Amino acid sequence: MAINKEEARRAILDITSRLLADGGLEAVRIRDIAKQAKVSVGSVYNIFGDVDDLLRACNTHLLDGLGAAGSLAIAEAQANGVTDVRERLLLLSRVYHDFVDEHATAWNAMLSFNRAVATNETPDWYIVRQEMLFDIITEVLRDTSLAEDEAKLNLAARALWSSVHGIVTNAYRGVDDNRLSSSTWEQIDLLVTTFVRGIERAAIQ
Amino acid sequence: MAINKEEARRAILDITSRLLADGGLEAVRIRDIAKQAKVSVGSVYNIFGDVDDLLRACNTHLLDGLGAAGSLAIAEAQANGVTDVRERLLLLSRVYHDFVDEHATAWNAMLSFNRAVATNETPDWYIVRQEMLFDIITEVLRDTSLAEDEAKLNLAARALWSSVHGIVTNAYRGVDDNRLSSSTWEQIDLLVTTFVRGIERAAIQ
DNA sequence: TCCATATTTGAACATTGTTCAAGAGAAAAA
DNA sequence: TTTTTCTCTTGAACAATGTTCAAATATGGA
Repeated sequence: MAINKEEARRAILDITSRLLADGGLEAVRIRDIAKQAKVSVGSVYNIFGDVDDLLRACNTHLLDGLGAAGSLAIAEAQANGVTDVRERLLLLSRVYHDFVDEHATAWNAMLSFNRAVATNETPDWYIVRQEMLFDIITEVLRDTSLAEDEAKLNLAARALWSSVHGIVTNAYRGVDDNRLSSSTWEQIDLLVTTFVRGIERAAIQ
Repeated sequence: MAINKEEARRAILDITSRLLADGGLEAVRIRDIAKQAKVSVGSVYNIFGDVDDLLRACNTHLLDGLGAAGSLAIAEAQANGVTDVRERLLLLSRVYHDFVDEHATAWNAMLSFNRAVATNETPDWYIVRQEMLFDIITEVLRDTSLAEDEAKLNLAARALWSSVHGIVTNAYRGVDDNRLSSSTWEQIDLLVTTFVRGIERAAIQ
């Protein structure tokens, strides 16, 4: 038994996150979690009302990690005097790509969970954090001709970021282990580069 | 009991597809399927070895519907003398968008299933049909400067199509019912238009 | 120390996918 | 026609899971 509720909560979260990272959604079993956390099944239900709540907490933590990595990267780039739009977008895409690659199984589980739980509604915690990522992109795109039209700026940020997401999402081809396929980054590079060119061309016209 | 095995198979498939369309993955319960098909649980297992096999069959059928819609649209466009690359890409994207919108719940279930079943491997039946979609895009892009480099052509087709997929996938915001949000198409339009511009600009340089 | 309140426990329940021995039915053989 | 053999069907039984809740335990104050 853990010393107090907060410790138990932390232990359960850590164990569940590790289970998710190792075996995905199917590896998350309340009895196993309770046993490993040296806590009874009932206590897990006392601390988290639900296995879904528990997964939500883990996924929130995972997404926060991605957000932090993105913010850090963009701050560093600014400190280093990087101003090129394409370069910054590629940097953010790289952060995303590498993060998903590193946390492939847990990431997969999160997406699966989001689709499975509420078929008709994307969860709030996910939307909030996705908006943060959109905001980072929006700020970068503000240094282009798109800045003139706020609505279009937002639209472009969403389109671009969802596109990177789509490429990464489609890239699971576990030829050997479950990492991203090698052409994934090439696709992202091509997309971002072409997209930026397209924006510039639109500005010229 | 159905007259013969083939009829039973068809009945089970139809019922399962309807359950998927109405309630998603969670609505698929062997006992319910068996009861509705007037067949025993064991027979379902005799015809399909597994509930996963059953879902695979339904998803294959669903994807084939998308493929057929895409092929039909592009053939019609050709018959009508449409040659503009952007126009054809938008047409295909529209087909994709509308198809997902119409089959939102089943589509969601398919993606969820793909992620849940084999964490580290995208199923073959899905890859095969996705390749067909990639091929359609590839043929359209062949009428651009990309045709000079086959590898880059394929890369671009994949990048573009995965991007459209990403935008659509990110677009579930069941504000009212579970249809795509209104900005989804605007995003797709922006992406495709900008992408085509980017290609043209690359050709000019 | 004793009581009241909060927390923890884990056996019991409900719901699923899956199996398989027994039975039913059809086709072939006698 | 009767018997035999083979295939297919049935659904009760099993295992694994999420969830509940009455009882036990721990905690903190008077």
